[in-house]
Amino acid sequence: MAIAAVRLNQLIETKARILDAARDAVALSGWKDAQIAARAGVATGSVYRYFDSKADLYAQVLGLVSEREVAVVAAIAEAEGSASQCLVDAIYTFAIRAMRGRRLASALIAEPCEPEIDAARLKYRAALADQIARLVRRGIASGEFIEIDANVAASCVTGAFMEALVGPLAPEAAPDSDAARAIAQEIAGLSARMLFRRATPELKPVSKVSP
Amino acid sequence: MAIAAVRLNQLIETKARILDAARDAVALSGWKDAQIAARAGVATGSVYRYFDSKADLYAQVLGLVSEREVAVVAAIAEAEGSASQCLVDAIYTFAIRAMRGRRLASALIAEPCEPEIDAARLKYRAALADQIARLVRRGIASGEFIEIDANVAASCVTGAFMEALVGPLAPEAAPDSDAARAIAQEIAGLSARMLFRRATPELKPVSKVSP
Amino acid sequence: MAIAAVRLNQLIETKARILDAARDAVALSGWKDAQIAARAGVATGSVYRYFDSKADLYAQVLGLVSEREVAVVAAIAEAEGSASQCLVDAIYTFAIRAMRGRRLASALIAEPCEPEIDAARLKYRAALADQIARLVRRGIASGEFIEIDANVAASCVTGAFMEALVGPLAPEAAPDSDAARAIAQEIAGLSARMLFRRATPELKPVSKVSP
Amino acid sequence: MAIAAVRLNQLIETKARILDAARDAVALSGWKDAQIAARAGVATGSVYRYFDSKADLYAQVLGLVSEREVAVVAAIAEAEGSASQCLVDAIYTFAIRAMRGRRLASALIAEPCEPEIDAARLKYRAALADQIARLVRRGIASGEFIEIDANVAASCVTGAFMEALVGPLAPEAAPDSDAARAIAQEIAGLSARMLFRRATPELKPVSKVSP
DNA sequence: AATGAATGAGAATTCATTCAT
DNA sequence: AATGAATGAATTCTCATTCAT
Repeated sequence: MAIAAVRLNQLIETKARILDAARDAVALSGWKDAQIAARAGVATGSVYRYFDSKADLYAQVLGLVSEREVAVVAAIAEAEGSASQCLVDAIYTFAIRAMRGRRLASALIAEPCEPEIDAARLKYRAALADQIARLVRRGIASGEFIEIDANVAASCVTGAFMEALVGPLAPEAAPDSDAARAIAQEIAGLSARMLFRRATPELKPVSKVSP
Repeated sequence: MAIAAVRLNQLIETKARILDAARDAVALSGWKDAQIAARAGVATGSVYRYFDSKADLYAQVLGLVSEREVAVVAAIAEAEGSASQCLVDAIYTFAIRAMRGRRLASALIAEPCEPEIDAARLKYRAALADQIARLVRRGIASGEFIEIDANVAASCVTGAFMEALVGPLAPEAAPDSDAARAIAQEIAGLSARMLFRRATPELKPVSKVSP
Repeated sequence: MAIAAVRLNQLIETKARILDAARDAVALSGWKDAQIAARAGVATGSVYRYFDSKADLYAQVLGLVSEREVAVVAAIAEAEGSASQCLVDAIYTFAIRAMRGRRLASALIAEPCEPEIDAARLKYRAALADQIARLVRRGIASGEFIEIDANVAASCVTGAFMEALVGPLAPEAAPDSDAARAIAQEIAGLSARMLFRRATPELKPVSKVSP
Repeated sequence: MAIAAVRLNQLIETKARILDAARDAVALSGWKDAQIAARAGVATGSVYRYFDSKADLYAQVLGLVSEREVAVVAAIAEAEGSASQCLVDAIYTFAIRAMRGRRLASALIAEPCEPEIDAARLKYRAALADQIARLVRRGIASGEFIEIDANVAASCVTGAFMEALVGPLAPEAAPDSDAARAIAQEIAGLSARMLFRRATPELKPVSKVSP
């Protein structure tokens, strides 16, 4: 049993190492494959034991990373409190996290290439927008938000904070710095604002989910 | 002189044909080069007489196309009237135009690949955001908009309508159809809304610049 | 001793299983290795305990299968009766057997690839041809066959029926059907005929060896 | 025009060089690609200007070489004279030619690998057998040959001389030597013999087509 | 002895760029 | 200036073999 456990760990470790290396490579230079096997310290063939193709590997990287992001947003979106507050919290948290790995975030969000990766990305953005859309509906139901198509609204809100984060005008700020927090707060407040029914005193993020 | 002129025209024409072909190729399938020389009806080598590299060609394509879009937005942004109305008009017009060539718009806005192209795109988005930023400043000065960092605001607004246009949730609608106009209007209203100081009756686009 | 015997049996069994799996794989798709280890239900590494290389394994497969075929032909060739009759019987029996596993027969007879396999095949065909050659010599001695180089004759006879069996014009017929028997008979008659000294009434196969 | 002609020659020459190199490679070591580009003295990419894939190249090599062989056989098969004499002549000439390049002949005739090559080979053997089949029908009609299914007969005859030429017992003899001619004559006589209705004095090849 | 994960050389193919004509 | 054949580095993927457990 001990032996089996060791072996299993190796397996898991190799796959994890490849995934980690791929994620790092993407974080460094996007989807332009950068000798992932070498970076992971495994033979070229080993990649193909765990992944059908480069595209498959990348799609799994994207899926893995996005899953976490969506989960964090979902946790916040399902919290109690006003839809407005939840929306601000969700965007703020996403922004803080994204600013930690801009290149990765940008690859996840914007950079294309293989259709297979694109498909995975589509899912991710759709899942993210879906969380936002749920909040939008909640806010409309509670009378906090204007009456608007929830999907269009979710697209606009998602686009607003993503562009602000990875777009060409995205402000540079050291991750987890006060400056970064201030920017995230501003982005969150602004993005949410387009839905508010009435002029609202600026909301500060208050979520207790650790970003 | 006559002969020289003819030759010059030929030169210009060849370059223009390559640029046109490249633009069409991008509009069709993004930055994944699609036999531009063949499409332009010139020899592969001829491309390199006019452009240093594929990336250079693409960058020029991006510059050329963006120039037009920025000019259109600028014209509207400089029009008289309230900043709010101008903003709505500018976004609406941009949206209408973008919906005519989604693939091209998406390539211009989102798809990266070569860093050289990215640099050109950066300029474009910055120029676009700059037009928006000027409007934002005008609106802040006039008291129509909330006090906010103009660049962050511009990013958020730009991101909001771009994502709504080319993102995964972007609604499908035939270009220049009533449905397309309705969507563009909704997007414009929502995107602008995040800046309005007070609850504003929905603004309809009224610009006389033909989109 | 009991334990040792069990172990020995296991060894033998594992090797046999690999050989069987390899033969089946060859019968299915020729010498293009088709995951023999998996098919045999052993680990990839185990193959290399019993065989030096893939080529070695294949060579042994070829040897094993051929041995049987040669033995059958030899049994008939050594039977009593006229050389003519024995020749017809031998060819007929070989043809009937080959039609049961055309892919395997074709791989054994024709498909090469590795020189090591080729060497094994050479032996097989030589052994087969040798049986025929012995018959040829018998027929020459008895005055039934024309005077001819026995090796050339054997090659021609062997080639004639093999090509007719696995060549591009080889007729399709369900194994062990009447049609198959008719074809085998025609092939046997014709192939043998080239050696007969005088016009001979068509010989029917009469061997009692079960094909 | 002169320039165009030079260019055209180059084109033709490059393709021809690749085909030649491929044929030589096949003649040397069969269908196991052996750096054909290097052997032809062209860049790897150049091969793909003229051929869709390695398999395509090989198929064209096979087609090209076989075409000649079939044409030679066809020319003889259509000559005047008795079917028996024509058959002997055709086989003799084929044999003489094949003995000049055994490895190539063997690759053309027997070695498989890619299905695409196999398909081309099938055509070749079918075309060859077809020429023989026509002769067989002629001989049956004239009463020279026994009444037999022409396709089976053609298969047997073709197989007989091919096996004798490239099979494991194929006699070694220097191309174009007296020994080679003697063997070719023996093979031709024997192969044809299986069809002759009555004991026939041995036919010598007499065709005037230069082999 | 058995396992199967890991290895890595090698094969096929692509495509931006060069250069002789 | 134009041509397009030629280039060759780079990329993706395969598979026979090895080796630590």
